[in-house]
Amino acid sequence: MRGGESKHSAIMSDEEKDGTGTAWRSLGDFIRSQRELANLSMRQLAEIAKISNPYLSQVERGLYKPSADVLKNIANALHMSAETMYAQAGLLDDSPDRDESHHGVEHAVKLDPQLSVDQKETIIRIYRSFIGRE
Amino acid sequence: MRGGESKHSAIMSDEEKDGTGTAWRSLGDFIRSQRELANLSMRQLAEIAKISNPYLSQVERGLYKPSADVLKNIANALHMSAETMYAQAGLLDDSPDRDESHHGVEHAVKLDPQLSVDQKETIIRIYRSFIGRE
DNA sequence: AGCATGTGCTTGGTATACTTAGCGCAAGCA
DNA sequence: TGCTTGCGCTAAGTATACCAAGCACATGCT
Repeated sequence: MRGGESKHSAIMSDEEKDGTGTAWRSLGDFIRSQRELANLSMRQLAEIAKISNPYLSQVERGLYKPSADVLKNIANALHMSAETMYAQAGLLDDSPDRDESHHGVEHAVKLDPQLSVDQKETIIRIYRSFIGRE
Repeated sequence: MRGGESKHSAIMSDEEKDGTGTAWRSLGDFIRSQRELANLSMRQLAEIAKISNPYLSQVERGLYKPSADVLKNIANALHMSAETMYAQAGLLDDSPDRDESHHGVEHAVKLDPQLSVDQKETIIRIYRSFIGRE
């Protein structure tokens, strides 16, 4: 890990460029955060996902909406299920009986056997502060 | 229902044209069968799925591999879940990594629409530090 | 200083997803 | 016998997903 972020390069005229749509931007952010969480550089992830690094750059910045199999490859490279990816891309929630979209973070936390009670409370407290429901 | 199939038009040089790949052909067949099962003409389905009828034609014949949201729209129009569609397209079955812990808290956090990306990152980081996995 | 390597990003091109117009045929009605 | 309507498909164009080359900066080594 030598190089850095430089300076976001060029003009920061993004912000609300919209480009192709709105939901795709958040997908890009999601991918980027997951990539950084996994300590991968763009080129590394791009290589694993079998796409070019410039393209990954554009995707993360929300300029393009990747096709399904690219999405699948990225999801794979990040060790997550393709479904999670599609869900984030807003590609899954639809008309059919898709009721249980609300697993809920709190519920999942409470059920996790790896967490102590105190840890659960901590996480839930942070979670609530984030979503404003204090 | 007035018109018919005519004569498959032109030359029947298809069979194994391959075009864009092999798995996509079966997807096309699948869509066509479902469409006929629902007694819909191409134009009808195309209208509902918000795509053009010639394009639907190409897709059913396996000439093109439709993008994810087109797939979603078609699935919708045929009253089936998008997942079923993706599965048929071979877009779902890859390596779910079989890591049980992903289905719990992290999964729920990732899917929560009320959280910003940074917030998700924060929570997941805390979560991981709690359970000792990196 | 100067080179080597690593970072994210821009530029310009190619491939392919997707659309608007239009063809040839089959069935129903005058 | 035409004319109309609906069918699937072809042909030609536009939009966009995607790639190969390369830039500007940053770090580390000598």
